[in-house]
Amino acid sequence: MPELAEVEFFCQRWHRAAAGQRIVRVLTHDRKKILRHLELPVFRRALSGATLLSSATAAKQMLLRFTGGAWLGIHLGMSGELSVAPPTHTPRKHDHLVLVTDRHALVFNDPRMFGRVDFHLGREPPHWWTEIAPAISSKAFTVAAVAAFLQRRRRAPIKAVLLKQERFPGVGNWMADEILWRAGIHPARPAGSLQPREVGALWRACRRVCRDALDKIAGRGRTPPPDLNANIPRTWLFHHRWRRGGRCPKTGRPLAHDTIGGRTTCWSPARQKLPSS
DNA sequence: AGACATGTTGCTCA
DNA sequence: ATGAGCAACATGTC
Repeated sequence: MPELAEVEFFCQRWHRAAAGQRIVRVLTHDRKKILRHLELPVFRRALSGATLLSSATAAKQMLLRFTGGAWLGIHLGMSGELSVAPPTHTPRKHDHLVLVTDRHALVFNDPRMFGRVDFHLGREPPHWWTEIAPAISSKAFTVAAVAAFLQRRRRAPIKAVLLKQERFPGVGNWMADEILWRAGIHPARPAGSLQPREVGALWRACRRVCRDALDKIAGRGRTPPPDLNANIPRTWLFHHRWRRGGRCPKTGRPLAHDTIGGRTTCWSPARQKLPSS
């Protein structure tokens, strides 16, 4: 599930519950995969008794800062979720990490185990965090930067290029399709074939989809929706993309599906055309 | 039963 | 050296 806005949603969920609280217990489960980057004894010692100071997201990553210079990184992978349970919570099958405070248990659950937990000790945040590309909502995300990136990746389908975290941090499969759909660009178009006005449309669609997704899904600090996607409007491609026989909410025409850039892709042929066809 | 899944990485090949 | 494409990862669901 988790792309940009869903990651923000989960991050806020943990933070709202436990900011300023002390971790009294650290429960870990799987150690082979999700916790593979951790020195478990060091990790436990640093987090036990530490207080959660701040939480942030960038791209699909999360970074939580604790007292004592302890930094906890979380990537939700394909199926990861963060939830809040009573402090008596007994870890279920795929609860890989549970942080217990006096009032809550912070639970990281991930059945497919593509997620990851990172840990860093020090005054400064870890390198992998500071090296994340500037957010799509930032001033550094310019049309010129997008144009240059598309030129470098000119032979790849634009769909595949949108999934590159080094330029489109936080964009995942459904957001990439949503962006292309808004911009009216066929996902199989070679990135280098986009005309300047199309690059502009793509840039605007990136900003708009990210901003609106954060607003609808994460609530931007307001009371968050109980159900992740409950507030995504029916006018988005999102709600129609998976259903067989789904129709474009803009044109009412049938949607198309294919594998592009190695990923299942959905588009509206009525408004996203290939020049040759 | 088999296909498929909202992500990333590491490999091969050009 | 750089970029494109694909298998692999582990498990659950339709």
